[in-house]
Amino acid sequence: MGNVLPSSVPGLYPILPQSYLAPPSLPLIRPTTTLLVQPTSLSSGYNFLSGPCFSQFHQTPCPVYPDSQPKMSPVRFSAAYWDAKSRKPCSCTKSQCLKLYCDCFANGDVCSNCKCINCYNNNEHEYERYQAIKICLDRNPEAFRPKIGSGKRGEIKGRHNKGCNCKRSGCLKNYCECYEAKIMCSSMCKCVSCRNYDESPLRQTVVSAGSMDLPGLAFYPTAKSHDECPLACLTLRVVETTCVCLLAQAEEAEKEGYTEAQAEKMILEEFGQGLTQIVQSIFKSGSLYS
DNA sequence: GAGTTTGAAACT
DNA sequence: CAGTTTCAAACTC
Repeated sequence: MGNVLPSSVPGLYPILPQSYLAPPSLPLIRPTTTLLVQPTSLSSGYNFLSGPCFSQFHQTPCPVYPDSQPKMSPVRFSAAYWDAKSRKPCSCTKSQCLKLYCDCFANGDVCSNCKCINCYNNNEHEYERYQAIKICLDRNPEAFRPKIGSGKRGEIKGRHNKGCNCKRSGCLKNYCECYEAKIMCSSMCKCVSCRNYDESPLRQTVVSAGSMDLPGLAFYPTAKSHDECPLACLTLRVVETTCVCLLAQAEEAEKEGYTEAQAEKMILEEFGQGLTQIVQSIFKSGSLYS
């Protein structure tokens, strides 16, 4: 039998949701680790919202990636983001790198080549590290999951799963986890004076200045890049992604046990929202009547 | 590089 | 669960 996570209850071992087996959130799993695995429960945050629930005005319900955008998917983007993060050396001094303040620990990595002081996040302090991991998981079972949705069940691709709480940065500095991940704030966020949304003039300035490159930014397309024909933005990719959103609504309706009529309503509302976004982008581009 | 600001995490 | 404190990263000078 391999390593088993420590438990405060004799004879019982911590059970991790299946999602912990998926990278990059691998704080615990070693090649010889034995785990009791339970299926991820539906209640653990299946957060596709129905159309009307997207209350924040700057929220666009589902990302659509026009063909002119970089091909990097939100999934790949998310992974790249966390990979990059995990490679960054930490500088912790007080946390022993055993709290989520430490990026290495939070990413499930042991520290290496870091500038930290009194570090316990290494193989020499395996027991302390396991204890710390257990404490974190007791407090929040999702603590080691990626913060940016990878599109797995319960997550929306390219969206911060918890949302940010920024108050002073306008969500346009790297203090903001959404901005740092190069995604827009969403209805999950509780930020104040947010400017990290699609139509924010300030954000567009920041983006065009090149201080924020693109991967996660592509939401519903602006037709400016398709001047020849206003409907040219209805690419296969746009259609496909819209279908994914509609399917998500159907799934949500099924999960909630809604009637067929209610499900139809949800799907139609979602479709209406998507259509509105597309039409708005065409009108905003001015290409329809110019 | 020191000091300040910021917001997430931890604590009460 | 809200308010406060701690912490480390981002930022400014």
